[in-house]
Amino acid sequence: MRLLLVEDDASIAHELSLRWRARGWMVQGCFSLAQADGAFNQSIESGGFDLIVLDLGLPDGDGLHWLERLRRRDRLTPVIVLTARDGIADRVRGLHGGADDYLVKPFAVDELDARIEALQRRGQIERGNWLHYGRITLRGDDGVACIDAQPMDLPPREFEMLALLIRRAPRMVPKRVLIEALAQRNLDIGESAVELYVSRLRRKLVDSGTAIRTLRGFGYFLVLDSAAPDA
Amino acid sequence: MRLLLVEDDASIAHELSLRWRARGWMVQGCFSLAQADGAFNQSIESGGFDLIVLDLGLPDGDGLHWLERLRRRDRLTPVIVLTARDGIADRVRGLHGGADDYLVKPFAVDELDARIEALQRRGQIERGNWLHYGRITLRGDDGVACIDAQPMDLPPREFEMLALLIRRAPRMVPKRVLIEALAQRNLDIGESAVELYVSRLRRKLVDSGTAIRTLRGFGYFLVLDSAAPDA
DNA sequence: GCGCACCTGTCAAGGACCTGTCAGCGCCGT
DNA sequence: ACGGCGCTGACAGGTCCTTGACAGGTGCGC
Repeated sequence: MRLLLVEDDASIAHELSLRWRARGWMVQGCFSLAQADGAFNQSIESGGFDLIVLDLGLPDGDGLHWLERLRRRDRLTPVIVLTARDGIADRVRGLHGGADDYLVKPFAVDELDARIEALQRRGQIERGNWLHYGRITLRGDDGVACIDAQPMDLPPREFEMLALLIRRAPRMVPKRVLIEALAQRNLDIGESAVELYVSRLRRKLVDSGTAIRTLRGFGYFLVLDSAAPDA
Repeated sequence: MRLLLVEDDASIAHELSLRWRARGWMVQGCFSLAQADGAFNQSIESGGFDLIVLDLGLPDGDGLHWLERLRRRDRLTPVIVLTARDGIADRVRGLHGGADDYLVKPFAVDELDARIEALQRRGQIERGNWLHYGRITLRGDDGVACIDAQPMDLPPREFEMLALLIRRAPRMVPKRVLIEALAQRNLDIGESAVELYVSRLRRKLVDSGTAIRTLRGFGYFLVLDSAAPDA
């Protein structure tokens, strides 16, 4: 993980950097908004940062202004604001200004870590290598799918479709989305191809505790068999 | 926006519900985990909730266990934990357990709102293309119709007709307009088709708090049940 | 290079559900 | 009370989903 830490209190910056580097993260520290600007711009070519931790009280300006400017260019990178301004109005302003989280000093490092992980978890849903749903596991790295520990035979297309359904579970996935996912290489396939793969998946998911339901005219979605009661 | 509020303190639940409903959000309140389970399961077919606000101290169990169980089936829906447990270890446990945010009671409602909006912003939840009338919600994007959070089974034509009535509510929609709307594909249908769909809709709208009234010789219009009988 | 096994997608038959006509009845306004 | 409009059950035809059978393609081992 690549992390940008904008914090002018040297002792806090030092402590956090050490801690996060020990965890294997790449941490870039900045003591001013000017430095942060430079670091951010430089990072763009290499894919940007995964998260920004931002102190608001910096020597060369208001961190909140900087954040609002940042948000005009980059809406994606999660930002945690870390500050001594603890009024409700301050918090609201920070969150409205584009922060994803707002933590007041003095703070517990463990809580900051947990909040960072919560934000990362949300971001990683899309690129995580392993997907779980009920008793099903899809391993993106070696393309193996299992029910409990029992491997099941899923060809690439079926694997891809099931992954799509799981990522958005239990929400509906429109049929068009599924078609486009299948058609990445082969440019024209009919709707019946999707229906066919759903049919094949269903057969393999019998006794898996998971079912694919149809929303006539729109798409499909996953549910657990116990969808009525949950013991 | 559809929001599930799991909170057993009636006064807090009431205050938040009022506030959010005034904003046009659909709020479903639950006082126990059992109720929350039921509401969640029912909501799946209608696309699920956009956000869950979860109190941890509930009469029938630990909210954190419930959250962990939920996360096995749905990792997408954002969850804000709202609790009196203010220890650092509690916060870390909550965030690790699958919460996206953790707010300690007593809290400022403005801050809760700002945090909800921050999560919504990140989730990019689209609620354009939605129609509301009374307790009815129509989602144009997945073609699902609900009374509160209870999905109702509306085939495309009935959905379309109800959408038309809602868009013009509480004004009268001439029968001729309804015919033309239904006839977009099939070029000649009789008046009785409209009457038939009104009939089918009425049956499904019993207990929805909304009724379809007839203006003999002209058309139809929607009213809320509490509305005055005749003018 | 050849054959085999497997993956991929089309076609078509069968079924579930949606759509709209008809007809009989009831209700409303005159 | 009467005529007409609206309401709703039954039914036929259509649309979409499901699934078996099959053909073309790809990659692998021999």
